Amino acid sequence: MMKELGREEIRKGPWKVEEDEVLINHVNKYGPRDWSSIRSKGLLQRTGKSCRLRWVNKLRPNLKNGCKFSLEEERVVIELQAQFGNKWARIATYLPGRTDNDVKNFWSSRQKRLARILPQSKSSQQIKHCVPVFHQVPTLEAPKLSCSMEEESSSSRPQSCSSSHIDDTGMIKMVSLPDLINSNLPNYETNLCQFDFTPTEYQSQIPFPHIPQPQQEVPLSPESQQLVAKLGDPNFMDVFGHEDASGIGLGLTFFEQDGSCPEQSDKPDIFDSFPLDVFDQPPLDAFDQPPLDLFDQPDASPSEW
DNA sequence: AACGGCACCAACCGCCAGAAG
DNA sequence: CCTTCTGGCGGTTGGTGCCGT
Repeated sequence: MMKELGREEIRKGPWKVEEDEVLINHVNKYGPRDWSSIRSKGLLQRTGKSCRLRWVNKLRPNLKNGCKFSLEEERVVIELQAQFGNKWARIATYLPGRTDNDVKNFWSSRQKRLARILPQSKSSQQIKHCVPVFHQVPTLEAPKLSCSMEEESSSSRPQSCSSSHIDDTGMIKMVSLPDLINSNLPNYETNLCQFDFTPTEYQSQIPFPHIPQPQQEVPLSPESQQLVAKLGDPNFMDVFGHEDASGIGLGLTFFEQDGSCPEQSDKPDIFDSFPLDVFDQPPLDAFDQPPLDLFDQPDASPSEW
């Protein structure tokens, strides 16, 4: 996969181990910057953009390569997507070891799945004004999803998962996925649309859930560990390793204590609980501004980690 | 065993904003 | 200012492996 660009040949496609080593070496020496110089120096026949992407998505330390999203992570993605929209890089800031690409892939694959599960969903156009319930999805302090960790370990039935809907009194109720699919709640969508929404009220009534801040100490992926060890620079991690964005943990831990990924198995996906179309909604203006203290931390883009 | 559908992932593309000249 | 370059980001695509039929 070579491409002519003037006299230079630009390499594309999968990265070789040797290329990774060259790239890591460069970052080791100069830091995660000057990507275009990698090519101009003749180190790699890759564009600067390609080098940066490779570093950010695969080579930088502390990535959770090969780990499926935990339920907590899924929850955070849902919450933050509700608030920020498709700002994957920003969302990834709150998920230690995850890249914007990871989040993006995760979200789009769930979208596809939901599209299959709920083909009868209303068009986005039709439910444009039904945003409120979309924002209730993040309210995970409210009634707990029935698919708790404990239940999952004993039963991996996605059917046990539930979602929220608005009942006649305007209260949020949990709805099982089969109910949704089987249309046992004929007024489900109608009720969604009738919910009288005022952002201020909503904000005061439904607290924004605890979003975990990126952790400071995140274990290296085996791949990175191997390469770093190979390069043998003891200061490597000191320079680039422990700056996962703002770095103040708020209590949720995405890693097991031994640094491994949490067991993934085939836990039901809480995403499965929501109607497809609700995910198409843009964030409300009222939520464009992060709630209060949430973003006091300096804005760190994933590429700065 | 073969096939098709699906999920997941890596990487590219295009657009945009900011910096530098 | 204007232009060019570079990096960042979101959207999209193509490859691969798994799983059910």
